[in-house]
Amino acid sequence: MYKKPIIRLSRYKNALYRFKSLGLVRIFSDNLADAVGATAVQVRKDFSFFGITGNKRGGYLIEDLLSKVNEILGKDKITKVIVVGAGHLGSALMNYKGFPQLGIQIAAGFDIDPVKINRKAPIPIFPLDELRDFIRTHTIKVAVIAVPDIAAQQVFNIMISEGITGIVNFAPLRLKTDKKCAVHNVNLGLELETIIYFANALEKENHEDGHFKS
Amino acid sequence: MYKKPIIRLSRYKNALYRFKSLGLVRIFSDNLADAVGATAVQVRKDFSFFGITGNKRGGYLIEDLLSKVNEILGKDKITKVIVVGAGHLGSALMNYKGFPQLGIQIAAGFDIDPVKINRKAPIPIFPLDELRDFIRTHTIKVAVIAVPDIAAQQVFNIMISEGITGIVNFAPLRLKTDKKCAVHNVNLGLELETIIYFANALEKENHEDGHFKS
DNA sequence: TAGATTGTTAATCGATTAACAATC
DNA sequence: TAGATTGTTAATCGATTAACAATC
Repeated sequence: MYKKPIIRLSRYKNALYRFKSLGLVRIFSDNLADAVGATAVQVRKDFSFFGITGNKRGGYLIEDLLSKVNEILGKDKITKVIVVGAGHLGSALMNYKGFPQLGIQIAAGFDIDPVKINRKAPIPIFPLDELRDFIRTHTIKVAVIAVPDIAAQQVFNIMISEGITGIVNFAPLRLKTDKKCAVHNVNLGLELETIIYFANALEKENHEDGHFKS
Repeated sequence: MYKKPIIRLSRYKNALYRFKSLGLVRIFSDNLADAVGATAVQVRKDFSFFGITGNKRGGYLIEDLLSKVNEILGKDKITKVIVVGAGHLGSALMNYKGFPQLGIQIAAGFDIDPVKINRKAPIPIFPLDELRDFIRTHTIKVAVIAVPDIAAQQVFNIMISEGITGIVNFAPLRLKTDKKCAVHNVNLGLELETIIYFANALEKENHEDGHFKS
């Protein structure tokens, strides 16, 4: 499914913009590797995979590279995204300052709580009842689910039936996806649990080092 | 580094608690696979990897399985975690209701903005100045970075120098880790960018299906 | 030309899946 | 015993890394 190369390609792109803003014109695979935490070979391998070529001895022209990468990533147009659930996490996403630069526009938020509704805000927040209509009238294709787990399945069903093709789900619940829609489940609790495991493992290791010396 | 098996083990654990709360006593690899979106073989393979055995024909006793999994995951004690950055995302994490059940206790939050300080709250929020002391006096080992990217490196340096061994970093910035500390970089912008790519790909596919039939 | 860098092919590594023996 | 399930070994798949040829 080529997920990892695509993620790295996005990283390269963001690094390229930073290099560009520093006034650089050319870049080497080595620089890009450093910037994203990969290896130079992997950078070139990724480019090769997507049919991007550079100049032997001369690296890559940042401007050329950017236009090629942006084309592959489909960055030619702005993508409208909706956020369902206007709690802390939903608000965090709606207020994320980096989205315009990424070609992402948060078109609206939705919530079931009447207190949260605000039709006049820069990013308006509508009642959940209007979700289906909004997706339809604005031909929304990408959505974020940031509601409590009990509400997630219902929201998901509406999205699927309205032809949404990409969902990032933050509810701690595995949403079953058919082939018509890509779902990325992000579980913040699980992220913490995992890092705690590795932290404990390192903790133990460090103590052992102290005793035995290594 | 066995990261993936550990993540799945956490998922199994959470599923097991759900099964247990339904009154079940025994469970089969098949059930667990369904619950976490894996295959039965993979469940057994994972268990085998960690030295967990069941009963041929009889599956696994949920209670036994839980105690073994919890032991491997180091779930015998509560882990204190701090959250640095009390913006939307930091607040989302501090208010996450699921943590106590996961053996995670958010001990405190930290922010540079005086308005956010609240020493008396159930989860107190202290000024960033006090971060170093707090880590030291409370022997904190795991932390979350939820500050803007410009502040992230500085916060990170304090954490490393105070011996933190696990960090989940939400700042869109790659924090270089030495071997003494496990760092998990979560980039919400990148998550959305990635899903947009796959959504566009599916979109194209669906249209082609419409034209050519497949 | 010598040195530096790209880009590809082969090798390795790790993770998943298939096949199947063991046994309750 | 027959059927169901575990647990392991072998095969496959995918991703990363090593080696190196091409060439600017």
